[in-house]
Amino acid sequence: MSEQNQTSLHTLKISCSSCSLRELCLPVGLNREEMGQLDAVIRQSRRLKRGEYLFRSGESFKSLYAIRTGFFKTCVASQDGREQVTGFLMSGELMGLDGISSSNHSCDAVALEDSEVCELPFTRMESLSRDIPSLQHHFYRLMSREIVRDQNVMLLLGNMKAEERIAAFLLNLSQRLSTRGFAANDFILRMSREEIGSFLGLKLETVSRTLSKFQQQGWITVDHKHIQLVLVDELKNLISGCMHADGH
Amino acid sequence: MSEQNQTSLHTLKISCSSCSLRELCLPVGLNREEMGQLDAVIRQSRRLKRGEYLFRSGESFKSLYAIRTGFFKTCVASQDGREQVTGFLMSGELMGLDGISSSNHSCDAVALEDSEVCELPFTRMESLSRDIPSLQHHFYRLMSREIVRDQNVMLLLGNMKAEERIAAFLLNLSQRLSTRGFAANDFILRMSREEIGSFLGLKLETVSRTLSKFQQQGWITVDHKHIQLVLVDELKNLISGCMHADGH
DNA sequence: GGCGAAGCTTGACCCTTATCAAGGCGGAAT
DNA sequence: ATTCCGCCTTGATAAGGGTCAAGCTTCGCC
Repeated sequence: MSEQNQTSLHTLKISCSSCSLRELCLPVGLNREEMGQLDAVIRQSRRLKRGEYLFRSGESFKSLYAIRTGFFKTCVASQDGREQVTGFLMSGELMGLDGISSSNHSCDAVALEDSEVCELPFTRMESLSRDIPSLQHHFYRLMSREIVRDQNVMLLLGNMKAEERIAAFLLNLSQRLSTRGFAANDFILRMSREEIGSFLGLKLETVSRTLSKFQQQGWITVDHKHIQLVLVDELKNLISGCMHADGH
Repeated sequence: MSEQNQTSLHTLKISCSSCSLRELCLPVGLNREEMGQLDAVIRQSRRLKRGEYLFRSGESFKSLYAIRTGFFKTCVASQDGREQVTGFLMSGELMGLDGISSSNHSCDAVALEDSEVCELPFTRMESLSRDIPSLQHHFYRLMSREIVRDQNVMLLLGNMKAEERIAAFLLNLSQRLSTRGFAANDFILRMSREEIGSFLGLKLETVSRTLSKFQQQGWITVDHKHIQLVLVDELKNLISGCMHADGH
């Protein structure tokens, strides 16, 4: 129950009425009526193919999107075409929060595999959140959580060496996958070396070399996008000391 | 009017009833009654001396803080004592949003000069924002804005070279100071070289060297903490191309 | 099934920035 | 006014990661 609550406060598990009424909506203790209201607001889910854009920087902001299935990256582009990946997102996570501030999206969201999202029209969610205090609180927490996540990325980009970044990246993926019921130590990367590098502030060659090095040391196995974590403690050891004092 | 609105949506100009009733509260179009309600929630302002902590990472989160006067840094510390400055904040800006997600502050906030803040007890702001839709919307926008700001810092840390970072930093400071009615091209740095370096992912020596280089080129003058921007266009030139495509 | 493009690995080299070190300056406290 | 300490500058050196290049594998497309 407390464990359940813990994750429920941090992830947005949504089911669209049209998709699967069985799965619980926004697990923040809504009663039947409130769930009905929420259900009425959530739009039909949308499917995207690998490579497809969910939204682009500059487009007018209308909705948030919760990932039902699949995998996304968000990125900001600079004028000269350089791109910074700002996050990798998986099922249950929310995209588009950056768009609220200016009514325009400030980043791109791209599906890295065939995916399905629920659309949450923001103005309707906003007014609904006035009627449902726990929903409002949930949104504040979600946004705050995003801010904390970003701070931790800054810590990574500002302070950590290449090996530490890669280790932190692998462990973070592992942890989030296991939360979703997938194997923690055996997974397929959905993104390219270049995208990993962009996220971590490294070049793709450095990503490749570092993964090879970890493999040589027996800490992981690398078969293209198939990664296995063998000696997790060694990875954790590498980043102990450079992680946030509160431990994530 | 549109200019007025533009800034009003992005900054939180607060006056505490006890401090100065003249200055406008949260300029989001509140009527007299709403302003009264808000005023009742805002706690007496608190004064801090240079070096004093407003809150520390791990402390339980109760309130947001709006800066009335002064200058702050926020930073996260790693286990081994390394510190990453995550932001520099000046009057009208809001601190503590990171604390909402876990009910604990996830960073430190330190006054870099004698300062004064307004305390906004969060649960009371939260319930007030249910009664005042424009206030709720304002908070969503503020949080979103923080997310966008963080994304831009990631872009800086992930993609830019030392000179570009310093130039972006100086121009950002300049822009924010001029918004507040201070000189855009002649200001005093409130933070040390080390703190600048921490924020920008550089060592203090690199910060010092880069400032010296800019001075040699005649782009700026540096007299310890006193900075003058002489050839702003050269600085802008340096970062054109590596800035966000939307232009900040 | 074969072809081409994209993505990955690895090596060699070099550049940027970190590190180490020494000395100067200024401000705060006495 | 003086001293001490923190902060800053500058130089010399080193290392981490970027850049360039070549070759290989895989996957998607025809």
